[in-house]
Amino acid sequence: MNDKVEIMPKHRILIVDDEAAIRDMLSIALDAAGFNVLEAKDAQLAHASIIDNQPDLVLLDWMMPGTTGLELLRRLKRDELTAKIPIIMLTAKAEENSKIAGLDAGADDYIPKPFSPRELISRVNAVLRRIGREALQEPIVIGELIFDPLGHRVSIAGESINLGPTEYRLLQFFLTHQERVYSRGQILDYVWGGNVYLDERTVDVHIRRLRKAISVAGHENYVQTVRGAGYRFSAQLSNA
Amino acid sequence: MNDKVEIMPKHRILIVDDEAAIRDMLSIALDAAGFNVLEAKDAQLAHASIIDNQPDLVLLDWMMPGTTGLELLRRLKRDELTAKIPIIMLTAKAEENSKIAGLDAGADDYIPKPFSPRELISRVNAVLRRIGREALQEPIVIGELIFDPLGHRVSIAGESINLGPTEYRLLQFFLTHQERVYSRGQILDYVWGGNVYLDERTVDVHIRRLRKAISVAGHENYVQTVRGAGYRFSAQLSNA
DNA sequence: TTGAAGCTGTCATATTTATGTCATGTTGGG
DNA sequence: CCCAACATGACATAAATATGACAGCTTCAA
Repeated sequence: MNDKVEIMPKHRILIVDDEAAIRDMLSIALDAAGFNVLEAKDAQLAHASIIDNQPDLVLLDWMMPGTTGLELLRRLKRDELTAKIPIIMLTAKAEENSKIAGLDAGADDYIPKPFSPRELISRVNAVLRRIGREALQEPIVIGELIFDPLGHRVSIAGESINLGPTEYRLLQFFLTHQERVYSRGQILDYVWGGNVYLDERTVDVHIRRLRKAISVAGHENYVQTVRGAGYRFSAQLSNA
Repeated sequence: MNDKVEIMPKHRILIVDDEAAIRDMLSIALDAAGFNVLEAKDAQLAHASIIDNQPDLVLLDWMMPGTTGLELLRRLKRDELTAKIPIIMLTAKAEENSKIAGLDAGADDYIPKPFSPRELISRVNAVLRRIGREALQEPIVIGELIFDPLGHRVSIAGESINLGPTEYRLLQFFLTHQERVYSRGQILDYVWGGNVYLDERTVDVHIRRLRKAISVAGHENYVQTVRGAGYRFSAQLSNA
């Protein structure tokens, strides 16, 4: 799809799966898509490879003998050195539970098997793009709203805005996931991260704080309530 | 209580292979599994059949005289009308090259011969499930009406429409079940969910609310009353 | 170590919006 | 023309969300 022959060094992707057949299939697809592929057949080797090779992304099978994917994921996220490496979990069943646990533990995406190579590639690219943007720390600009991750600063029409840490992360989440509804549960997962057990109404309160903070002349409708569903950030201030 | 005998239309599957024996074998297996089977013996006929019959999935032989499977695959993926039809490639040898090229060109799966009918069926089902999942996420477009499930947003001619939760679900139901009459009882079952006991007239009221909401210039006749039977959603504004 | 300042999550309460029912007006077919 | 089926507007109630206050925690610096 994107054949800019970019001199950009190829991204390194580590595949962790105990089944050789699956590793092969993924490997071929990713190789064809221009990635540099590494493989590991269990969590031990995977961990070693991650330390040694610093891959740009890890595809991690959920179910593996011995240390499971989830355990490895947790271990990686605990260690500061590896915490930022994006992880995509592969799971055999579309179990809601594993999905939730995976996101909780900090996976960046989650692909239920079976999936098409095309889907895989597109998700990998999506995650890399997002990470890339975050790594570049490019400011996000929406009309007069400027979100500058580098300076950890937000401003509207030149006016600097004061946000608490949670509201900052909430805004960041919304800015990177616009035009789409998220339930309170999802927002808790994404913004508060892992294993928190909070009242969902807490989200309402932080939404309000965020709204209050960014409500400057004509900018009040970015964060929209979708009754019965959750919240949505939209750059189109279309709603009357 | 629930008489959804749901006449779920069978999936149409097109088999493209130059060898009659293989077509027969596939055809029998798929038919037994409850699919509607179409056949074509070369790329020409296959292309025509795809345009005419809009199959839900194509099983495409890699090696064929004349236009090869790969060429046909590429052609299908280039044309927007056919790009979304899932393709499963059948190849005689597990050649790495063909595998790569096939995946590259956008095949959804790849089955090396020989394979068992059971494996075939299971892969076909897997692909159809996945496509179904993905389709749920895609916006539904009917003329100027856009229904975006991810954004949980409905618009007509660019104007955002405000719907209550029930009207939203009602519209979603209609959009995924067009051109067919549903009784009030059925609508209650599908939209409100099984175990509610409500006055059937309630449906009338929500129909009215939905109609009101989406009644913008020239779009008033999507939801049609069928006296004595129920309601029907039709994209053809057939209003006599 | 202590105190001030700022954050957080929870609650109780206010406000807004959605829902189902009813009474009444319309319509269409026999 | 009449009746049954449907449309419509109003309304009480229920449900969801917004808001303001507050007490426990952290952080930071003196």
